[in-house]
Amino acid sequence: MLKNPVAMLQLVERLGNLIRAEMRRVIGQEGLQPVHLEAMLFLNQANRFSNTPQSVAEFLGVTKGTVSQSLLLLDRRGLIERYQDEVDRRVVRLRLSQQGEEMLEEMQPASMWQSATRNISANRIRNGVSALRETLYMLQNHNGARTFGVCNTCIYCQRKSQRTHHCALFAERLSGPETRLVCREHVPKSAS
Amino acid sequence: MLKNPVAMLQLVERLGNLIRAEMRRVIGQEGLQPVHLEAMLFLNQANRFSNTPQSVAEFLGVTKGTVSQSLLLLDRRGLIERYQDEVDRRVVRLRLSQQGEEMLEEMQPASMWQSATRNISANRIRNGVSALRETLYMLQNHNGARTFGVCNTCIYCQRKSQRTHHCALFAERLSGPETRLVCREHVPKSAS
DNA sequence: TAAATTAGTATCGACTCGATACTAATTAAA
DNA sequence: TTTAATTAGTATCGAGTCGATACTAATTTA
Repeated sequence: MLKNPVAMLQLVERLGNLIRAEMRRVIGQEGLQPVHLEAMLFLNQANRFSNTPQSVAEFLGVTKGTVSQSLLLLDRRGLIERYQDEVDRRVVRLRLSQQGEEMLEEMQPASMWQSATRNISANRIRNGVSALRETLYMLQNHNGARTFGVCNTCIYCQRKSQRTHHCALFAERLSGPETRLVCREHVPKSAS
Repeated sequence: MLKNPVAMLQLVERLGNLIRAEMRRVIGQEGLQPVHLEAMLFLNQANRFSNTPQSVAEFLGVTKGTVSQSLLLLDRRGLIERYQDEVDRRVVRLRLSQQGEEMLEEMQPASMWQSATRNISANRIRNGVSALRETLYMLQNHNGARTFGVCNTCIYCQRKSQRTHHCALFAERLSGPETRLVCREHVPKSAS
């Protein structure tokens, strides 16, 4: 059965293009591009080890020079804030501004998707999600890209107690909410 | 269970972005952009009712002005050929050139994907494909976009004999190979 | 202390993209 | 049948992406 994987590729490609076109339509009214929304969505999910221009570039798969320009634009528009790292004064830290968070809230890119998947059985969606997730990991692994997963799927994450977790890579304590954020150093347990 | 659909959206989005980045990497060496490859892939699949700039624009979700420029570039590069329609002399017909077909052949965007999905059970992939396909139809239906499917899933397609099919919309005979091409007037049977 | 590396910015040229304005061919209306 | 409206496509403009290259400044390594 060699045909189905290709069918899946084409479907993902087509859906991705439609999502992108829809993004452009929605966010174009604010004078932004799809990549700006992608960057903001990433910053909304990134943990404190991953909120830098470099991380954004790796996540989006563009060069640091390109991402630098996009981030400068977002800064000019007042959608993100940038501050210097305390320890290493080369690195710039990024966070969404109040205004940026509000814009993201308004967008709700998921709502249209929710209604589109309403009539699909939960079981098929679950299967689809697991197939896609596995494909994603394999694909990222294959071309040496980072996985950008959350802590509870990461080999470095150690549970200390009911509430506190510990990252063995950064050797730092993690709060509960923090473990649900995305990290550039993430290594999936299955691929260990 | 409201979380899984959102997870699926994010996975499709991420996979779409990775595919796009990979496309850029591969095709960038030819001095082309992702959208050029998308257009060529479409023309490679489009039937004789759908091989026009207008169709390409609708498929890609961009304006006709934008697509016109991209097609002019592909023409300059000798990757596509354009000829006038016999009946309506406003419309331009498009086809891949020999060189364009060869380039598409070399690319093989599917190979990497094949290896990434190798270890996933056929059943889960089948489930994933069906969930994605249904989502795609719903999504296209929802915002009035065309579905761009093949004949054997279209309400206008009538089987005449073992070999010949008939399109009730264009009132024309269709050969077997033609029924496996993509059409801009496609209306899925399920949504009739 | 000097050299190499790293994080980020600046600039350039080719291209996308929507918006607008245009041409030419076709179709609808008077 | 002449005129008006519609349709398919192109041309041009400005803002922005994007990779490549060259740069600055901070940090590490030798």
